[in-house]
Amino acid sequence: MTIFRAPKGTTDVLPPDSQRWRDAYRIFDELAEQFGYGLVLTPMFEDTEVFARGVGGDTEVVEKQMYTFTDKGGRSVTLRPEATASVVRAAIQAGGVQGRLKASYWGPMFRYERPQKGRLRQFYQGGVEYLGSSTPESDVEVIEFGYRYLERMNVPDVEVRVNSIGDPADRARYESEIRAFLNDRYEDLSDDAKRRVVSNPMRVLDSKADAEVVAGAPKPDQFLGSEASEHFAAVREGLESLAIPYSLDSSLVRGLDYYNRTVWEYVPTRYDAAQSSVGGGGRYDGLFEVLGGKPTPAVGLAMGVDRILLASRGETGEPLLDAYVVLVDESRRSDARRLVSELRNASLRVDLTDVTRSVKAQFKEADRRRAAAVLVIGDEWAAGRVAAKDLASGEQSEIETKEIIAWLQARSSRLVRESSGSSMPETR
RNA sequence: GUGGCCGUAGCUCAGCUCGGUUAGAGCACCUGGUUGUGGUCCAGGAAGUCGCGGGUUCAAAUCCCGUCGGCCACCCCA
Repeated sequence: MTIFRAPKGTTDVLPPDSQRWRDAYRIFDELAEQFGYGLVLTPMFEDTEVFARGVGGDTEVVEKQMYTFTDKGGRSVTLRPEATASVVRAAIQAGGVQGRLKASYWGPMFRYERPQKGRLRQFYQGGVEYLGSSTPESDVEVIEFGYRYLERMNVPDVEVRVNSIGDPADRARYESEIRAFLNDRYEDLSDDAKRRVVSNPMRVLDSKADAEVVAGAPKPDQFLGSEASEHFAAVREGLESLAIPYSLDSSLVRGLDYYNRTVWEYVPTRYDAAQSSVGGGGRYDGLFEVLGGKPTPAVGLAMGVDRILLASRGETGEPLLDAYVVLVDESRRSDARRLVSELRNASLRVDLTDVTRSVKAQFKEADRRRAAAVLVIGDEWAAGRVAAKDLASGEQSEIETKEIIAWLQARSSRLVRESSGSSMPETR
């Protein structure tokens, strides 16, 4: 009997590793609420056209990375390679955006690629979309969101790279310039780049294979119209006022066709994988129309959870249980069971063994499960007491059963969560 | 789609070059080291179709061919 494996490019996450994923989601969700983003749920697959049109026909993603298949009704559907197109489709379906809609999402995305470090066929993104706003203020907020998330996720030395690729008219002027530039050096270009000279010349900028040729090429930020230019200046000013460090990267264009004006990426400089970007975003004022909606300005980002976890400092070693209950004598099992039930109902994380084991083995288990404390149910139970031991300090005392909850709460790391990274900028 | 490296216990790997007695180690796991106490230490134990298929040979984890899988890089992106 052969053992089944997770499909190529997918991976299982099991305890205790999965604890980091739980934390990653909790922190993301909490931050989204703090920033005022509501949750949006969309299908994990869509009509293929949603992505073909939404993401852009000449992108790598659409050309060869889509998980597309025909369902039993003969429809062509595609597992989502990213979520922005879905969120916009959903907003249009719901009647369009009145005023503002701030949405956040979290979940698996799918791209058919050769897997490597930080690149899987099923990977996870958490993202936010600020729909209905054209202000630089909204760009700044979304950029800040990603930056704060990485801070809270303990990803060290993050560089925020920003650029502006202008509005469609700016881009048209720019494209004719760079097309001419590339045509002059046509023979030096890679095959991919040659093809893009016609279809999407700006994308040649982020081709590593053509880096040398491209180094001297004109850059999109030299062609910004006055509106895009002012917008970009305001975005940069906003980042500075929030003390968010960033660098200008004039060859940053990003691989999805729907972007205009501001684009950015988060790159941890001490991360040792080829797939260096852990998140990115941009403004996409034209996307609603492409998908058949009313013109609606918007800006959003996506954070790559898998890569953030690779880049973040590992385990904190925090307790995973508030208490482990040790049962000295099987005869008191039903008492132990009731105690555990009561503690769990008080929102404490508590567990105990389901089989008869030595006290020593149970203590070992408590340690392995990273319990903060052990409660021993033995002879003292008859007198209404338990032995309570703090596993970190090794201190042990007998306490009254009615004091247990208060005793544990005083030690719970979870209930007293410290507010991380209070880097309030100076007020002027 | 292209290239490189690697598949031996649950995990990380040694052994393979110069084929030869019961295939090893560390970690993890289980049980003990007397009375109800972990994280350290000591002793013992359980655990492997040597990825799979074929070939060469008296004999293959070891040599040859094929195949499947994994990892990393290119490409691209989260």
